[in-house]
Amino acid sequence: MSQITLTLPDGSKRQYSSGITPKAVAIDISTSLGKKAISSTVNGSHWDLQWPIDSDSNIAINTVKDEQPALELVRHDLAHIMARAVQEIWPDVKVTIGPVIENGWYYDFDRRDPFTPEDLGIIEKKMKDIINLCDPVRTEVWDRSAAIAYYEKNNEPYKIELIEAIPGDEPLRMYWHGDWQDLCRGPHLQNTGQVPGDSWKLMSVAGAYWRGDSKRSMLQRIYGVAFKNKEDLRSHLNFLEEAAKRDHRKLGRAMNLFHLEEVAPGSVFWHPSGWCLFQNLISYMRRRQETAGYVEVNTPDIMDRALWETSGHWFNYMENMFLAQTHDDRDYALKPMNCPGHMMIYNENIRSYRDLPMKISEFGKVHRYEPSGALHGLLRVRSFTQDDAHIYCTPEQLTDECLKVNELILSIYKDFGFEDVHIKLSTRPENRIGSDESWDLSEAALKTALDRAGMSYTIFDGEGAFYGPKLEYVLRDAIKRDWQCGTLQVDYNLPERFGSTFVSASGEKLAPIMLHRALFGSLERFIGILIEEHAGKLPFWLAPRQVVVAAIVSDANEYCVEVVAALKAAGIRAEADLRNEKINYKVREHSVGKVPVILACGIREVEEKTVSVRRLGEKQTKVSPITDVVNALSKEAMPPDLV
RNA sequence: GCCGCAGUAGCUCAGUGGUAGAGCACACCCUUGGUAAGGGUGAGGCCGGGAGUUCGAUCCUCCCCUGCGGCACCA
Repeated sequence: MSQITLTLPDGSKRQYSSGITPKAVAIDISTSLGKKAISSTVNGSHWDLQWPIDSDSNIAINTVKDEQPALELVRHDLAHIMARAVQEIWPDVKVTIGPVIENGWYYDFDRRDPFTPEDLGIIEKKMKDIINLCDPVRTEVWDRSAAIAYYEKNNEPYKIELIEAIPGDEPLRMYWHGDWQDLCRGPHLQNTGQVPGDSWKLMSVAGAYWRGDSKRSMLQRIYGVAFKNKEDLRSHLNFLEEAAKRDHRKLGRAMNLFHLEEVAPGSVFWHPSGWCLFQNLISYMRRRQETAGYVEVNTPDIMDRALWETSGHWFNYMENMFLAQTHDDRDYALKPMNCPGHMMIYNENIRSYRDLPMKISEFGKVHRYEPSGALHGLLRVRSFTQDDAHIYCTPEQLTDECLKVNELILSIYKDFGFEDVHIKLSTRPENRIGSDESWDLSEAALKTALDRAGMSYTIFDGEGAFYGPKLEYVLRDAIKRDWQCGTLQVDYNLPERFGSTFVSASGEKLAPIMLHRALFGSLERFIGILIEEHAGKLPFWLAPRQVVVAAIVSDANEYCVEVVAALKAAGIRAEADLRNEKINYKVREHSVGKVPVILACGIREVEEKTVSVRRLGEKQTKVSPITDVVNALSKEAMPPDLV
C-alpha cells in the first residue's frame, strides 16, 4: 500500500498508508483527541472521520470546540436522530430529506396522519433516548442497485428517487445508527452521544412540497433548532420572542395605525395615525425625487384590456390581475403595475433626445391578486402603493442613470438608518425576450454602475425578469433580518412593444431604453419594515403622534392646551390628554402607543412655565422651560433631508 | 394555491350538546392623583358564513370565507 503525507494545521507532516481515516489519524495524534474528535477538514472540505484519505492532503481534526463544523454536524445528526425517532414511533412513515438550515435543521416526512404539537414532545423524548444510547455512527459505501433494492424492500420510494438523481459516479453513502440507516452524503458525528442533550428543540410542523415542487406531493416538515450550548439556545428563543414583539401587525394595532379585515383580504384600512405616517413618507420621497429631477404624474387605476395586451400583462399575468366587471362590452383591469400608464404619457408627445433622460414618477396604487397563502400583514398585500418611477434614456445615458438611481436609493436608506444594504443582481433568465446584445448592454450597465459605486453584490444567474436584468436592494434591520425593498430594472422591451421613440440629434427615430425603479418599493411594506426595525419607536420626525401633553391635575388643563398650541405653531404634531386619569395611567397608555415624547404638567409646571419631559422608553424625566422644549423638538422634527 | 392549526364582546382569551364568561378598552359616578394600569356601576355577542346530524348545535359532521405557521408564488 502506498504512503501518503498529511499536513496538520501547525505545519507538521505525518506519513500514513493510503486509505487511512481521519479517525485513525486523530487517535494517532492522541487518544484523547481520538475520543473528542467529531469530524475533520480535509483540503478545505468538511469530512467524516470514517472516510479514507488516499492522497497527500492537508488535514485538521475538529472537536466540539470548532464551532462551525460542530454546529453543522450536530444539526445534521439531529436531523437523522429525529428521523430515526419518528420511524421508531411510527414505522409506516416514509423518510425523504433532512438538511441543515440556518439555526437548525428540518426533515420532511410522508405520513398519512398529520403530526400534532403533542407529537413533537413525544419525538423529542424518543430523540433523547437515542442520544443516550450513544450508538456509534457508521458509514458504508453502497452499490446503486443494492441501495435501490434495499429501499424497494423497505418501501421508501423517495429515497429511490433521490438515488436516481445522484450522478452515477458519486459514491452512495449509507449511515447507520444502531439498526436505523439513512442515505446521506455526510459527514456525521462518531456517535449519537456527541449531540448535546439540552441545546436543541423541535419547533414546528409545516407542510412542504416534495422537492419544492408545487405539483408534487405535500410532505410534513418538522423544524428544529440546535446550538452549541443551552445558553445559545436560550438566546435564540429570546430572539424569537423579541422579534415577535416587533411584529408590525401587533404594533400596528397598539399604535392604532391600520387594520385589515375579511371584506378586503390583503388590503389595508389606514387609520388617521397610519395615514399620517404614510403621507410623511410620501412627502419625504417627493422632495428627494424632485431634487433628483423627477416629475410626478398620476395614471388611471382601471384601464382597457387593449393596453394590457400591448404590455403583455393580459396574457402573461392574467391570473394575478383584478379584472373590472362593467356594463359595457369592454374588459378592464386594475393596474398591477404603473409602467403601461407611463408609456401612454411618454407616447403622448413626440420626444426629443433633448428631453432625455425623462424621469416620470408616480405614487401609484397597484392591485395584484396574490396567492391567498402569501398574504402577510403589510409585508405582502394585494393592493399597495409604489414609489414607482420610469426613466427614459438613450443608450449613452444608461449607465449614468443606473448610477444615479443607486446613489439616490442608498442615500435614502441612510436617512432611515439602514446602512447595511446588500444588492442582488439577477441576470438573463432562460425564458426571455430581446437580443443577446441588448442583454449584454443592460447587464453591463447595472454591473458598471455598481462597480463604479464600489458596491459589492451577489449575482443570481437566470433570475432576471423576462424583459431585463434587475437589481434588488436588501436592507438588514436592527436585529439582522433582511428585507427586500428597492429595485432597479433595465428594460429594452416595453418601449419596443409600445412603439416609443425619440428623435435623435441627427433626426432619426430611435427607441429609448427604460429603467423601472422603486426605492421604498411598496409604501405599505416599507412601513411594516420601519415598524419592525424600530419596534414601533419611530424616529421623531416620522412618528404620527409626536407629543402628548398630559395634565397631572385638572388645574393644569388650561396650561396643557397652551403648550399644545405652542407645539403646533412650531409644526409639531401634539395633542393634549386632559382626561380624568392619573398620570401613571396616561404615561402607560401613551408608552404602549409608542408616542415618543410625553410632556407632563402639574401645578409646578404651570407656575414656572415649564414641562416635565419624558422620552419613550426612558424612566427619567427632565423639567425644562416650555420655549426650550419647543425649540429642541421642532429641530428634532425636521426630516433628515431638510436638516 | 397546498399542508396543518385557529375563528367566542373593540382587543387578549376561557367555556359548555340545553342559545355564554373574564381582563383590558368603552359609558357614567367617585377620586385631583407627580411619570407604565386608583375605585365603583353599567352597556356591550347571529359564539366567521352556509348546510347537515339531533327534540335541541357556539360545541359534532361537511362545504365556504378569513387569519396564523410553513411550502409554493412574488411580473
